[in-house]
Amino acid sequence: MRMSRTDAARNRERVVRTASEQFREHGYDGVGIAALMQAAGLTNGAFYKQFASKEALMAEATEQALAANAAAWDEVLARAGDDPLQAVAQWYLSDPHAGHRGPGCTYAALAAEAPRHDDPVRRAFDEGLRRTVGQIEAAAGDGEEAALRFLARLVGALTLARAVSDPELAARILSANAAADAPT
Amino acid sequence: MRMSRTDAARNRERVVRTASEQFREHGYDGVGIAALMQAAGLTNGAFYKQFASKEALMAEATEQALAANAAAWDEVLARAGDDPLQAVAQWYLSDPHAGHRGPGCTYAALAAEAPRHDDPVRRAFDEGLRRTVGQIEAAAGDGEEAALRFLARLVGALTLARAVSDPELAARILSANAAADAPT
DNA sequence: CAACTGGGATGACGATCATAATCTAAATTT
DNA sequence: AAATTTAGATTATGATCGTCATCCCAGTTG
Repeated sequence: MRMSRTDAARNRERVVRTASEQFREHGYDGVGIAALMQAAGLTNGAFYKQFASKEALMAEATEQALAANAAAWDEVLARAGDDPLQAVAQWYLSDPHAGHRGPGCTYAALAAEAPRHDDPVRRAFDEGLRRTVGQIEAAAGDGEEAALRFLARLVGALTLARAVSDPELAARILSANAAADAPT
Repeated sequence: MRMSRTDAARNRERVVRTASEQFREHGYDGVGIAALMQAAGLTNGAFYKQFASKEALMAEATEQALAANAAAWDEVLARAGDDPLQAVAQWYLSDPHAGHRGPGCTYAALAAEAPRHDDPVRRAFDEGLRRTVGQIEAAAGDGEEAALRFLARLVGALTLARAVSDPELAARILSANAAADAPT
């Protein structure tokens, strides 16, 4: 049955938000339209009334995920003391973040799959990355190159820590990288 | 028709090697048994005579991919001059490596998908990572923590550079991280 | 040489995939 | 109030998924 305009818009937004978490948790290929719609409390039939294709949803969901990540960074940075990068690193490389991929970092969860997808998805990463680098630059003031090194190290460390089977090895990866300004 | 023992073993090894490249290029979920067997010059029917499941092949292919990566690192390290980490970083973050995922780094290609899979796959990453860290330690002598930071930065940088749409941004990510011993 | 074995091809299994046509009923517009 | 529009449910499409039963025939073994 038909919904009101505002209800429909709310449903659409809920689908995007659900997708942004499901994709981060199971990968773009790991979640189908039917499962996704069900997780959002709807059925597959409603999908193509709201989105042109799965690829289009992937782009929107990635934007949404990166925006949520940026908000989380802002919150951590706002609470940080005199060493904001240290605060970000310790939060980013914490056990809770390593354990919960769905609400976590989009780079660590989906960036490796991005090159296999269309431009709208990859453009979302462009925009998100520029924003994240800007946040780091504003917090540290070391310039773009230093920000790109910092971010790369965090993303790589979280990805590797999540990949390994041995929890003790994962903990060493995280702790070795939790020092924000360590060399190499 | 039946093959000789040695032919069958060669076929099996070719499947693993093909899979190791196909998985790195298209992701574990992105390539099916039929397409994979065809790429190896066989048909789907031959698959389950050689492997217990796709997941079992994924584990073997990941081991094979990581072993090939380790050999490539050894080769680069052998050719390196007085700054081996610098040589590795420049090779690892080169345009050719960023452009060819299939024969490239397994961490950047598949580590993000590993947490969604069974223990044999993830154990392959344990073993591979310990070996890579050992290679870095032997080349640099800065200890495990420094090696883990170095590797995390390389993997993160390659992943992010591949994800973005803007080639100029990708180039900045690579060059900012190509300096082996830069701070943060 | 005869008996046996097993790797590969063919084809099919049910499940799931992305996509979409059809229908319904309520929201919107006239 | 009547006419129109449309979000969502239902159901169906052809393709592809991982897995496997069956058959065939050439290696291997006796």
